[in-house]
Amino acid sequence: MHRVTAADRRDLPLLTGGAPRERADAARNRTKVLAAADELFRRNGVAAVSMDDVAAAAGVGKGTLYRRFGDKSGLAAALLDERESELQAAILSGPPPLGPGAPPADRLAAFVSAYLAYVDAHLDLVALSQTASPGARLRTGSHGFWRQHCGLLLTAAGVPDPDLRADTLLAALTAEQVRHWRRDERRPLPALIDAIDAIARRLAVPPSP
Amino acid sequence: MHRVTAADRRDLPLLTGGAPRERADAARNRTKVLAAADELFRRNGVAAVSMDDVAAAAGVGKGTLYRRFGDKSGLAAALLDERESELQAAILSGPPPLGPGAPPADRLAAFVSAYLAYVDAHLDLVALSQTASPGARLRTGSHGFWRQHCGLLLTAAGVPDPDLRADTLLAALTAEQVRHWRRDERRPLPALIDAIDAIARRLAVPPSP
DNA sequence: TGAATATACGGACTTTAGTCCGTATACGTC
DNA sequence: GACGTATACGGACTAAAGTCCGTATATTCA
Repeated sequence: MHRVTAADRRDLPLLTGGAPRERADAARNRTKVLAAADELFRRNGVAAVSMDDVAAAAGVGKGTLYRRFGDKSGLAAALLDERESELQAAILSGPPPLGPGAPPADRLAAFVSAYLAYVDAHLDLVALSQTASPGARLRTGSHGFWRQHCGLLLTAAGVPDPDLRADTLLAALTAEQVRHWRRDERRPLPALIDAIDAIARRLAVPPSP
Repeated sequence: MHRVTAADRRDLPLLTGGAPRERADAARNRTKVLAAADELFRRNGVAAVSMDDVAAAAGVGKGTLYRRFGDKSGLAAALLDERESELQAAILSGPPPLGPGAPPADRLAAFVSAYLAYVDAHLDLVALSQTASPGARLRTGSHGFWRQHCGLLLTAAGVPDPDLRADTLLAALTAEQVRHWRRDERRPLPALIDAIDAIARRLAVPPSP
């Protein structure tokens, strides 16, 4: 397991420091792979596409696929990168209550609602990114972001064990759990959002003195 | 995915109704497989043992292994069966607060603490039973039991969306999450128990009118 | 006890993830 | 533009999960 997120290895002159820049053929292949994977996933469904399929469709060797994306979950993460970034931007600098400015409990509720909607919108891809290898979810770069965000809000809210509460909330929002709620139990998304909103608010209530 | 729990197929005259009883050679093989798997898992660690290893050690064909246990997670579930049953018995008819008699919030807190200790005590095996195939955890027979128990307690506590709160609590206590807390973050079990106890109590608080 | 039949056995086979390494190519340098 | 080196390529290879089906055996019933 190599875990190379899309943000690594890319040519980011201002950020990569002394790291050697990505070779032109490598960049071209990364693009080809992402396009092919996106197309295949859309057409056949995530579950029905193997890594060989992706490699073949991209006109690239399997080794290239794995060198660039580490494993299957890394490929999924790379495809999700853009959508993820939008949510992250909204959190960091968008309007409240998702962005800065609202009280912690409101921001937390806004986050879990938005995150649930995000997971739901990309269920299979998120599932792939979280479950391709055991523990994949907790090692994702973006997971660190969501976790820190929740942790800081819960800290600001003054509750005990803010990090564990953050983990609890995110654990409830794994693709596996959301898929079960949505597909097996056929719960409508708005109902789920309301419920998870309420749960988040409960967990943000400081203990009475 | 066949999902045959250890409790199925076994010869339980009073419960199996019209189902045909298990053949003698089948029962013998089940025993041999469980013993071999237990031994191998103990000696080499769960991760290092393949299904071929188990089949070979049990002196049994691979087909037999899969017919009896469905898949790898089913084998793990069968090995956990006994320990699980103890906890289930304590819940159904043991002394309070785990057993009947205590207020719902206390029972819920007692349950999550006990369940966390159970998961921790058998981390790798529980992980295997939950993650061998995607969605395995939610399809486990015992998961239904834990879920119903939490759901009933939360209903009794008068909170909204008791089932979703039950799912949230159990999602926080997946082997994957517990392993992360215990092994990656090196959190001591008692601290985790205290924290999850508090979280459960928070989720059992009915909304103020 | 001796068919008849349902059930179980076992291992070859398929599929897929992920690794390895000899070969090829892009890039910096003269 | 040629050269040397670091980087990347690709596909054969390995390992492990899970399937399939022809064969064998337990059980039942006469």
